[in-house]
Amino acid sequence: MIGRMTKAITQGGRPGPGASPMPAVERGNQVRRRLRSAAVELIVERGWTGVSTRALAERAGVAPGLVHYHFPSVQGLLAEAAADALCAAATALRRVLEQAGTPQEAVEMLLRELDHYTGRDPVSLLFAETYLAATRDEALARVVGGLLTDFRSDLAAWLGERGVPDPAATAAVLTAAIDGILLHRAMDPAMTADMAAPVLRRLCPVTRQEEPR
Amino acid sequence: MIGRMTKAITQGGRPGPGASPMPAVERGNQVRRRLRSAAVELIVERGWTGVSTRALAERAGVAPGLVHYHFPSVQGLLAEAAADALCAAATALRRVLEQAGTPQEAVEMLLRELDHYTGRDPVSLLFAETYLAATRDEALARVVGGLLTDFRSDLAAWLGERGVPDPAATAAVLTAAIDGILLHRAMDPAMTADMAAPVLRRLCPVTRQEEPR
Amino acid sequence: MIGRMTKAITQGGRPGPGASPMPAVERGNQVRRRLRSAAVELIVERGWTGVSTRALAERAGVAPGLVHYHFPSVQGLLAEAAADALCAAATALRRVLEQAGTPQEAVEMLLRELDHYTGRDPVSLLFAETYLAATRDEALARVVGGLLTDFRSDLAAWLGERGVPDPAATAAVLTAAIDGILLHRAMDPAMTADMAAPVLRRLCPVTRQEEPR
Amino acid sequence: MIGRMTKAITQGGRPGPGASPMPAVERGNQVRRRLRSAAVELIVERGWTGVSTRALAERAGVAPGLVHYHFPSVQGLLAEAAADALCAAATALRRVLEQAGTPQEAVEMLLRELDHYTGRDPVSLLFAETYLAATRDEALARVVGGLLTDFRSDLAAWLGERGVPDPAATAAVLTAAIDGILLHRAMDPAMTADMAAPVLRRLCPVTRQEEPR
DNA sequence: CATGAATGAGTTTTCATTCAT
DNA sequence: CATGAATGAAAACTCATTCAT
Repeated sequence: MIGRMTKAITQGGRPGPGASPMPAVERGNQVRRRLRSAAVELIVERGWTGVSTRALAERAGVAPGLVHYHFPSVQGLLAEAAADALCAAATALRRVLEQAGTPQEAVEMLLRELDHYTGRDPVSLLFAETYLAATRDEALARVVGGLLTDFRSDLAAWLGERGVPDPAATAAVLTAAIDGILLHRAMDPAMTADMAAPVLRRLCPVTRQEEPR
Repeated sequence: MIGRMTKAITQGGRPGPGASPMPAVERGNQVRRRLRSAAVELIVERGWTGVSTRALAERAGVAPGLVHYHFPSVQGLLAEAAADALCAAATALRRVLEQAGTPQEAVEMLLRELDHYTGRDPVSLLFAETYLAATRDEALARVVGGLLTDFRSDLAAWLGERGVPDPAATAAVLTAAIDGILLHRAMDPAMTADMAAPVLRRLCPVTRQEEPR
Repeated sequence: MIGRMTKAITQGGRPGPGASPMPAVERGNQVRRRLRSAAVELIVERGWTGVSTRALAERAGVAPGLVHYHFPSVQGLLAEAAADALCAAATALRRVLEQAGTPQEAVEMLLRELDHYTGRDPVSLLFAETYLAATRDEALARVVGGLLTDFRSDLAAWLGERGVPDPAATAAVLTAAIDGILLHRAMDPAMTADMAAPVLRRLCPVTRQEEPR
Repeated sequence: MIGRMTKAITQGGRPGPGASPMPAVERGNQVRRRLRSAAVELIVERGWTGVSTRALAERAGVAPGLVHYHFPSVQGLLAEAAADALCAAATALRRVLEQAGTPQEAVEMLLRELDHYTGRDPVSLLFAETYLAATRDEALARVVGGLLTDFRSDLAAWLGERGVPDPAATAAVLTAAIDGILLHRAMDPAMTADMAAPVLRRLCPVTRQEEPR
């Protein structure tokens, strides 16, 4: 998803009449897309504050001037790209939830899903970097906070329907724990889903089985 | 602990014979100490990669040239300062553990201890920043990984002695969950110790009460 | 006179047959007019050398490419716009002159007219900016110099007819004094027409009353 | 006074022991001085908003990084340099005043003094540029406004002592007129002191001759 | 006539680091 | 041990202008 695309969109020579290789507006869209991808990659590689205009342009295979042509600032590009990626990750997790039967199974599947990302994977580091950046950027904090709250309330509803007590707090702690595990995994490869799942399941005791919707 | 010290150690004129306000070697130590304090503050405020030589010198109330006189590089200073601060935080948590009776109480006290740091507190952010920096700095990763492993194995032993099942994994998940909660709290003030404690206690079910040491 | 017009001339979709909201040539004229207005505004706000293509396009509510489509360069647009505006201002002052009876009254009315522009008004600053730009642009210098000379000789004739001695020098100094007062007013609000008029009237002693034309 | 100095202060080779060509702190002072001189020159040549860091460094014969090492910003350097130069000019005018006997003579001498500056001379353009820049810089406006007010009140006192009626307003208008004449002279070389003096003298009628101090 | 993507050199500013004193 | 001036590269960002559509 975050994979690196091939460089140099700009066609060197004249397009040639009748060829019409790409409408101008579409080229612009592609440039923006590639810059967002580059941003996500570089945030993970160098840290939020370590991403530079030049690195972005080079990684995206694009002229340096285009970064500020298409985005208001490097900060703005990073924020937009990170928000998009986080949103996509949240969507993926929601889909996992839909497929799970019991809360126990959900915890297992969520962890399993995140296990796809090996050790220092992009997604978990991107989460952490974005949280920290949000600490220093009010607008970003609102966006990320919104994503987080939305996911937590969805998760809380799902847990509540399945008889987990105190579903709101449980959802909050479960979400935080998952992010914490992702963070620690960067430091310690032993922190696997297999190790964490049994413990984490304890967070979801089932008091009485409600009717599944 | 991370509080800002008063500025300007340098006494204006020559010390004057007989006055001897501070031995030269002691001044050097103080400069190093203040630079480490400044480093911790600035990592939290600006992010690891956002800390500059000048900012360090200014915050420490010290001439800019001194940063590279006392430390090999800015990176080196940050790593040393962060390791020190993390070590101190781990020690504080260990002390909390000593005062707790039951695992349930320990979870409560750990959260309570961390609650002292409001929202965007230095310690939790410093943890996260350092974890992320360790991703990009092999030497730092070893140091921080060691701290983490040590604390986790101490916590695991403590939990095991008190009848918590699967103590190693429980300690790992509990530690990660606490870091995750600290991280999320920066985004969502509703994430309080009062809210998290009841849920987090579920991680420490007691099967049989062993003899306390 | 310099007031901002409403944005976005461009009609979104195709004009549609039979609708014909504006002939193409008329749209071009309007774009040029709006760019000139924007130029005058921005010269005053940012200073002559501080006006950029993008700012012009944005202020005029026009696509950036149009600036260089309709004008040879930014410099050219600024010069043309400033010359137009100065010409209009000179015409306004001439009209004031026509309505005045005596030189004393004329001084009073000229100042009064300029008093409409509060403090940092567009016109006086535009004058000064254009004078200074003319210092660095030979062609502009000729245009502005011509305007100035013309107005001064008209004023000289008018004063001469009314018995003011040394009318050429008087006109020159009077014009310069008025510009100087406008300039100083930006720095000092106390510099009002009420304060200046009595003193400035001394420049126009009347030796003998000629027959008014 | 504003004359260009020779380039390259930095001594290429090693200073050689015992030579001690210039203490470090003195070199810093000289760099600052040369940057201020360069600033005044370039404001006049290119206009306030047209002065660039590179041009300043090049004109001063100094490495580009030094501009922002010694001054907070280009704006800051320009403001400081302009304020200094204006202050010096005001001092020069005050000295002229001291040597004049009557108001008539003072007007003549002031104009004569300013005549030293040929046509597009640095001082008159610097005045105008600085006034306009003050329009866009609150801090600069306060500084320049203060200089102006001080000079005007000194002049008012001087005129009052010599029996000129309404001395405050007269001083204000006289100062403004002089600045206006300087401004116009850039456009029209015919605007000489010889031409302006007789007219400008009318601003200073003497009602009764007070005792000269 | 109009658009807006693109360019590459330009801008101001900050950087880590060195070094003479 | 300490200072602070100096450097040259690199940071973010803006520029006037061109051009394919």
